[in-house]
Amino acid sequence: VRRLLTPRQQKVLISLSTKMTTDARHIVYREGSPAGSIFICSDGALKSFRDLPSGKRRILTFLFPDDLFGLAENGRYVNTVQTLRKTTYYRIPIDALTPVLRQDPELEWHFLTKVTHELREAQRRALAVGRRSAIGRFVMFLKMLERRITDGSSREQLTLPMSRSEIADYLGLSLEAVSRATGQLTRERVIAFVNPHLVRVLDQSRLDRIAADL
Amino acid sequence: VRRLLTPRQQKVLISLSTKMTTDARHIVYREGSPAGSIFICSDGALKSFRDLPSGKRRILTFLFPDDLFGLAENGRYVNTVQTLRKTTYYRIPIDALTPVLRQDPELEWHFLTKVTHELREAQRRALAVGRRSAIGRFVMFLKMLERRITDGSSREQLTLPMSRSEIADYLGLSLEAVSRATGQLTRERVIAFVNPHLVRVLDQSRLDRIAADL
DNA sequence: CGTCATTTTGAGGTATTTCAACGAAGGTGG
DNA sequence: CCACCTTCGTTGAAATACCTCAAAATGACG
Repeated sequence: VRRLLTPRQQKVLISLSTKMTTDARHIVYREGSPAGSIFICSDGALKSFRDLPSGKRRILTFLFPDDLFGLAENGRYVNTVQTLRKTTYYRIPIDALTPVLRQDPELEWHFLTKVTHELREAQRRALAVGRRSAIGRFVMFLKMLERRITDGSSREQLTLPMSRSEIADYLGLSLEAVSRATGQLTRERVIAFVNPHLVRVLDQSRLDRIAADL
Repeated sequence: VRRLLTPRQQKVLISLSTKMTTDARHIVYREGSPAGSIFICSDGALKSFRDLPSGKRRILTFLFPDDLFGLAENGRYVNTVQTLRKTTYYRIPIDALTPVLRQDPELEWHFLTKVTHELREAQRRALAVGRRSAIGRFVMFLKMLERRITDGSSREQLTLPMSRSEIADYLGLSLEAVSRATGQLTRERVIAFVNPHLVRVLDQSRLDRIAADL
């Protein structure tokens, strides 16, 4: 978000917000609690999830730097957000933000753009999760990370800040299925794990092909 | 969208827009074509879809009255939109809309709210599609319709403007699986089909239970 | 270096997909 | 008005892929 803002807008936003840094596993807010603020991730990674009556947990989205989160529905947060590792984010009280937006259509436009991107990403995910094959789903997950992570590292190497089980909850698979998918992709030399949280893409074109043929 | 706008805002929006009415199966715009306008559904129903390299078609969302569609990505539409039946919608050129939004933060806020709702709906869908059971997916689909269709009819009877095969493409199932799911729900007296496009909910609580235990 | 959590691997059960054929509905033309 | 055709919907049977349960291996951390 901040990238395209004018210095003045940045200043206003920052003046409204509280910068917060927390360790991993910190819960930013819980599903159903009154929504008083919205948030922007500055550094780190978080997950947004919901626990279902059946006991299963579904992860709706992973959040990375520049992502906006905490948009309410009827004044309450619709899911729980928790940090995956040490994370810095800005907390902006809605009461303070709303009047500013009312005054600054440009700034509001940035928020609109941001939410539109989130919408696209959610649609992409629905597409990915609709696939039968576990490998196909996992590859789309990698593609999603490629798009969102811009940590300088050359896109050939990706950091996965989340566990296999969290990936499974995101993709609607069992964690065993995720493990078998990564195993097969590794055996076929498409990817290679430096360690469980660092993957190297060996055959980008093959990956693209698997992702494409939905 | 229009519901909450002031008369003046409605007037402005209408003055910018072209009201269009078309028969079923009319393509409003195609994936990848330059995006010059956004649209608001006024009456009827449409589908937004993408054809995948594999030949399969995935429906991203169904559109009903008051729904906004045609938000571009990099100046191009990201999917194809087609009417399911006789439909009326408003076409608003972006070039004309943008300056108005720049002047009217309130109006822009409505768009922001609208897109946020779309985002929620997309997330809900991703959740639904993540389910293993075909019956579970179909029930969530019915719930989605209940939320969106407000055609006075008492929520006990729902009109499905789309075909089984379109429902399948939306849920990520084969159309046979959809057919078997509806068949089973019918046999168990949870729903009843007056005709293939009109369903009556017989056991609302049972339906809720199936939908809940994701 | 030991303990706990995470990840991987194995075998059987179950649900959906696929392939195929049948039945029903709607539209068209004779 | 009926025959024909195309689309849509239903049903059956075998193949496939994931889920569950269970146990072993690896990695993380104090």
